[in-house]
Amino acid sequence: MPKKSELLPGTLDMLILKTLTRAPLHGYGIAQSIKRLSEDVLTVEEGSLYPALQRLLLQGWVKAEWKKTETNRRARYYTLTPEGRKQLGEELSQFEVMIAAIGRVLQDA
Amino acid sequence: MPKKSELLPGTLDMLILKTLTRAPLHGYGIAQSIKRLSEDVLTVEEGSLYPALQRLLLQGWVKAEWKKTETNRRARYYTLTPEGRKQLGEELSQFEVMIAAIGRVLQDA
DNA sequence: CTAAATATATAGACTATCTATGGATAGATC
DNA sequence: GATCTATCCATAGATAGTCTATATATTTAG
Repeated sequence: MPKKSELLPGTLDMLILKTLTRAPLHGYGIAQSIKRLSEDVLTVEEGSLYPALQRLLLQGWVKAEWKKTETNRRARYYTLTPEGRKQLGEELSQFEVMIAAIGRVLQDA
Repeated sequence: MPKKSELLPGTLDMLILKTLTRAPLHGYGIAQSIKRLSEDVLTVEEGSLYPALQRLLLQGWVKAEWKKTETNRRARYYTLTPEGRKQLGEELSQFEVMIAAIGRVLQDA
């Protein structure tokens, strides 16, 4: 049985941005948070996570700064920018529209 | 403003298989059906549709035969196989699990 | 006669995911 | 002191699934 993707493609940026509305967080913590909240259904692989964070940085939707974690480790903390918050809003509403549309196609009647 | 995808990536096969549970249909008709049922939200481009149908054929989830349409045009009609029906069931439940998981991450609380 | 709609298909670009790899440090255990 | 596990970052390369663009052909409408 071929292993399917751990994510629904196209939703990762939205999930990351949403996670950062709660508090600034480092990459590893973002991945953990998504995994935990999704009850282990969504797993963000490192090879997806870090490129995604680079994309978000490049587009100005998040900013980053190096800090120490509570456990005294160096980590790069990401913060949502106002543009990122706006982008999140658009992605959320677009996502809802899509899901509703898919729902209509999947209905039996 | 960069144009977003007309589909939620990863859902096309499921949408096609679902469409074929209603009746055998040709490619063009499948695309039309998805567009209509989704109320114009989901648009299946030709460059996505035909490769997808090739994939489904290759995996034995659909079979195809050339026929005439009602309007006397040649078209390739696709029919869902038993394996395709099974596959659809798996994709549907997997999709629901994913959507529920995303919903949990997107919740505010 | 021409344009739009119906119908199939491929090539090539692009994007986002994955696997695999590499590195580094902290804390716990042996 | 060694080693293991968890924490943390990041990139390269493979793969997959979209998209745009193109090609072909027929039917219907204006």
